[in-house]
Amino acid sequence: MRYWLMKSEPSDVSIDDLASFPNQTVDWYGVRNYQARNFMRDQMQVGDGVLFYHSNCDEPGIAGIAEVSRLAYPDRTQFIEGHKYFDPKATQESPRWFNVDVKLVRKTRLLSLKELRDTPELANLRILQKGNRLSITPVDPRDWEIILDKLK
DNA sequence: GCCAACGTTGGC
DNA sequence: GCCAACGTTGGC
Repeated sequence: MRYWLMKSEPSDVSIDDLASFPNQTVDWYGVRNYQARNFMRDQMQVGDGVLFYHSNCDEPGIAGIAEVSRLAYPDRTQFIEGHKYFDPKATQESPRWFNVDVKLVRKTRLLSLKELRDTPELANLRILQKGNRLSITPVDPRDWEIILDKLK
């Protein structure tokens, strides 16, 4: 059982979008970074905890809690010609990109990036490190507890 | 294998 | 829209 922080642009998929989807579940398509892919493909297990983070928006921050609900499988968008996430080097026999499914546990208040930065105990959180751009990062169990406590 | 050029991320 | 801090690409 691990914990993760996963960034989503709310203009693409917001926490409210997730809540409205069938089974309140989304396939985490579109990751095109190898480190982030490897986290999904090699490490994520069903039941892992996910902090659903809104990025690249007016109010960046954690918007809800979710969980991994399906092990990694090939990202469907890599095969769709003309799609934003089409990858000509990917084939059905040898897919390059993978995604898990993520299911909503509950929407929370917005725990803003500012508030995260203002919490000294969370100083090691990957997302707060300078230059961090990874869209999927592991979260230390202690940090997970601190954050969930703030979201009670 | 090096590394310059280029593209992307994402807070501000 | 800016731009720092990356990651990727491709010529050599």
